[in-house]
Amino acid sequence: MIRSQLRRQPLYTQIKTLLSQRIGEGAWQPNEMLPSEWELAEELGVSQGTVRKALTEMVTEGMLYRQQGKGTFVADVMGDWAGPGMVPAGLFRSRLELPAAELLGCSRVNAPDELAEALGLKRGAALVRVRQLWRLQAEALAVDDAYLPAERIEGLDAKLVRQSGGSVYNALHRHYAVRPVLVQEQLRAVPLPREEGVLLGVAEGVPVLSITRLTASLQGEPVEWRQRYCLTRTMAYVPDHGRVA
Amino acid sequence: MIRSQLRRQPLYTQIKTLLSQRIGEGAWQPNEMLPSEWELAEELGVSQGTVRKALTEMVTEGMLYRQQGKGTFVADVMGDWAGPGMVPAGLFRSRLELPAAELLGCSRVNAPDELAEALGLKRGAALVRVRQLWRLQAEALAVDDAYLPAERIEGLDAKLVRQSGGSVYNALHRHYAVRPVLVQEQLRAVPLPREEGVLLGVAEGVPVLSITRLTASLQGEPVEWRQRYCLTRTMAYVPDHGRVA
DNA sequence: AAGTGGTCTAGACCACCGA
DNA sequence: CGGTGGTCTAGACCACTTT
Repeated sequence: MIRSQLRRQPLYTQIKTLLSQRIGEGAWQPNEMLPSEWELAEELGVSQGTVRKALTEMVTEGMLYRQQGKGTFVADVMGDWAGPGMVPAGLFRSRLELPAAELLGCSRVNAPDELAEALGLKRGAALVRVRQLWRLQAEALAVDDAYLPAERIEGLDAKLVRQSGGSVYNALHRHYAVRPVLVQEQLRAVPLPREEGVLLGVAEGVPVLSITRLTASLQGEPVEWRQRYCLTRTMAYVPDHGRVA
Repeated sequence: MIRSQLRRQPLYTQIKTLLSQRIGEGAWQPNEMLPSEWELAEELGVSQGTVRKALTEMVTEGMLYRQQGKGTFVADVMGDWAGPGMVPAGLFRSRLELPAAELLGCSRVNAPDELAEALGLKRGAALVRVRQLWRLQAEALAVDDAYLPAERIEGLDAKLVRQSGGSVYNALHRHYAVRPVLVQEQLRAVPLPREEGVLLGVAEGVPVLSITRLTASLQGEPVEWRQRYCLTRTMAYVPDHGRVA
């Protein structure tokens, strides 16, 4: 029975919470089919329409997807790129291209104050830094530094990320039962730092897009802070505008 | 009766289309209340639940908003800034600040090829260029050049934009019955051009965020191409990430 | 044919708002 | 109090997919 909470929240909201928890616990893996709407309705003691409303909201939030005639499925975890992709600069109505990641390595660092603050950690807390290089058809496009609280993700290393297809978010999900959620992205134009210039094979100081991202678990606990430097000489970054029809 | 179309499309989709048309024609002004769900249901010969589904989708798309106990209202036209705002660089969980626009002027130009292409016009077609300066607490932040097809918006000038509170989109809505819809935004990091450097009071060549935007009418007809140069020395640009709960 | 999601209806009741 | 949106139910039928 799901009605225990005295209806402080609507039934369909309670159902969303319950299913999110189960998915977070790994009750169903990505691309695995959920029980049918009627089965869920019976199990939870509500009508099919109420289950449907809960599922519909979870679909629009990107947690589930539906296939008519087949069923409702758990969506893949968000990719490390986390945007729609890149597009040739100046051309609208052109197809979005998604870069591919190459894992450069993992290391342990102590959190600078600003970063500890953002992640809700003590000053100088231990972090794992994961460095990735993004390519678009062999051409180097961007470098990422992802910082994660070492305590929360004990044992995360290059081997484990590689096992997860080079994706930090995939590793978080498969090994630490965390489905990452994007909290906020901040974009700036900055001169390319020297170190990143070497990695990208580009002169220091050219204008690059700096993308800073904070990621949390479904429960709202910060799990990652990420810094990306993205070249935009020929390709432009396309943000994910919600309303697209 | 709305059932005329032989149900090729679901009823609620037809209702969305019908209401969008009526709003585009100015049947209800922004912040004006629509008929109640029951009244619409009776008028259209469908059940209240079907009307409700249509309205709910239009609310999530940002066309309408609801107030419990009061009614359903037409949303304001999108603002010229068109993003959530700016945030102090590096600080997450900080309040978003929305810049204010100052109208610099209007002029007529001929469309460069790339721009004519994006707007679906003939090469060299006449355009109206509207130039705006954005300020955040008196500090110059960004300059915009909005380009609109002169033929489509005959008579648009500085006076008319000023009458619309300095907003191009407001002018489009009030004088040309166009509710602008964002098609795509492209972001790049580029060196600040000389002319814009003068307007912003900043040295030529510093890295700035270049934001290129294509805007269309509800019917999908392109109505504006806009180029923004945005300083990001202390403040960062925050894209509108759909899923935010 | 059986099982799934997708649409639509009719009716009930609740929560909130304003007069 | 009446009017509005918000939730929930039960049942029907349709469209699509798989067996």
